[in-house]
Amino acid sequence: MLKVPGFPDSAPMPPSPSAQALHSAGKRTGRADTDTARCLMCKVREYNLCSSIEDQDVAVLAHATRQVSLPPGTAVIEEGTPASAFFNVINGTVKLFESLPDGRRQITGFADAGQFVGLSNSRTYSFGAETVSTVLLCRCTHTQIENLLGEYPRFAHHLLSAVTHELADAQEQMLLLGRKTAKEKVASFLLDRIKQYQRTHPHDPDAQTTASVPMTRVDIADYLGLTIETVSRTISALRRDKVISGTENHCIRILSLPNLQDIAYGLKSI
Amino acid sequence: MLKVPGFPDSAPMPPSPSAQALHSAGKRTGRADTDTARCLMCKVREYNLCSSIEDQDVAVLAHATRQVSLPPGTAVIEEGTPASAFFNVINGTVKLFESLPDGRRQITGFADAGQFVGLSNSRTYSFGAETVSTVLLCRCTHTQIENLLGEYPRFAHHLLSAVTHELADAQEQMLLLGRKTAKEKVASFLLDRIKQYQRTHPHDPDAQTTASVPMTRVDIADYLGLTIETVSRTISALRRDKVISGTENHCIRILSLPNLQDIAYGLKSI
DNA sequence: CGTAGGGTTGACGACGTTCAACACAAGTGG
DNA sequence: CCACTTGTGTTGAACGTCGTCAACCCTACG
Repeated sequence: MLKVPGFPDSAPMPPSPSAQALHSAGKRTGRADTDTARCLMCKVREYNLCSSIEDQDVAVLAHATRQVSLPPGTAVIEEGTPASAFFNVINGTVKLFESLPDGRRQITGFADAGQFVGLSNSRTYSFGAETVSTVLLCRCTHTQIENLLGEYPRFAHHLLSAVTHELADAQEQMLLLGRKTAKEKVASFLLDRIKQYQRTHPHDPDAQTTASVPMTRVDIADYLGLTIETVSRTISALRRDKVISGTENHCIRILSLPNLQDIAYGLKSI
Repeated sequence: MLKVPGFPDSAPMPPSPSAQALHSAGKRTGRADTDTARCLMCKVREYNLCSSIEDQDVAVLAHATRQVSLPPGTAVIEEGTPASAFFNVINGTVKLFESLPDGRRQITGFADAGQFVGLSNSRTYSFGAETVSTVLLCRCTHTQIENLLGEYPRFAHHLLSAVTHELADAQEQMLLLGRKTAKEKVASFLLDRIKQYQRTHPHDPDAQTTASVPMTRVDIADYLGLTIETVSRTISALRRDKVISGTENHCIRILSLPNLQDIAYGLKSI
């Protein structure tokens, strides 16, 4: 990929946008003048694409966007529907996926706070997106995004950098899906979740040993190209081997990060 | 992903760049004034990123690039080396891959004529690239690409569109790797090769029934997350079932495109 | 109290891998 | 010119990882 300097590796993840659902469902917050304040005080302003719009121009951004709050399990984007909107995730986690006609599904990524979803090159979305937890989204039409791209070269640059980053993530995930064993897949996934936790909880002293796993076993399985039974068995095995602990399903403690890393990259023969 | 209008779906594929090898190996062609003509007459000019630079400005492009010809099996980019260059593929096919420490390898994509390789967001390349056939590349440093991005908004727009397109391809490949059977994987791969043949041979009357497969079974296996034996067996089975024919390994004739499509998307129970 | 959703565990089997032998073509050197 | 090697591909047999099917536990909820 192309190196896009000035915007190092703090960028978003996989793409995925919203549909009609977001017009009817979801409560909008903010309005008119107060919108500018909403953007300036946004929890993820400094971490996401919006940081490339200066404070003095933030009114433009505020005018172009609307916030929506969605409960867990809500469709944000339906596969194959017309592509019209773009979303920044302010809070919570969104899953992106592609499906086969018979219902088999592959989750291509999770977008956490600070990341975006909804880029599309074609008339329709080639993927679906659904909330994993309660999610706060910032919605923007593609038309508005295009205006921003034209007006603010830094914004275009930042977006290119972010998409390039996502592509690199996708390539690493292909390595996982095509060449890793079930144990290596689960270990890699937990490492990703630790990194994610560190990003969103930079001051938590336990960040080195905590993985936040808000998604269900079904989602993990669809993300790793496994079945729920294999995911469950593998996590149990990691617990038995004292690599991880924690009785709670959605918050896992890491007992040995080095071991987990060795497993993830196939260096552990066991 | 974001829709980037004005640059529909004619864009490149996966990324992958060049390294020091390209300075020592490979013969440069063109020089000084004649470079402009080289760019204007370039076989892929209208299909790739360069089309976003107007003819009148093509001297800039010519000045920024150098052509290199490489024999099959040459490393273009070594995983983990400093990311400094970007390549347009003018002729031939380049494979992009990621590896595990023990040598397991996943090919993340093939870049054919008109596509590019070498985008990177970080200091080093996270992937490797190697020629499949004899390849003619157009090399450009990242610094020069950045200059073009700054000078020509259309170029930036086009690149964003291309990377977005690659991301969509990557997501579809994740579905293949995580959820398809061996037979579905091979059928999907052949469909991609047919599309690729149609793109590069738009006037060939046999384009509906021809798949060009320049890569070896090893490469196909590493692309589909299978072993060479399984690839070989599956292709033999497709031949037995009269879905494809052809005794030659690198040029496959399609006997029934509908059947092949049904298999690729899991609609064929057989 | 009954039901539904999420998760765990066991028994069994299939799909794809591993191991191995073989075929064929191209290149190399005696 | 022919033996030998090397790279690529095919095919068979045995094995093993992971998927399938099923039973069960637990919590939440009406």
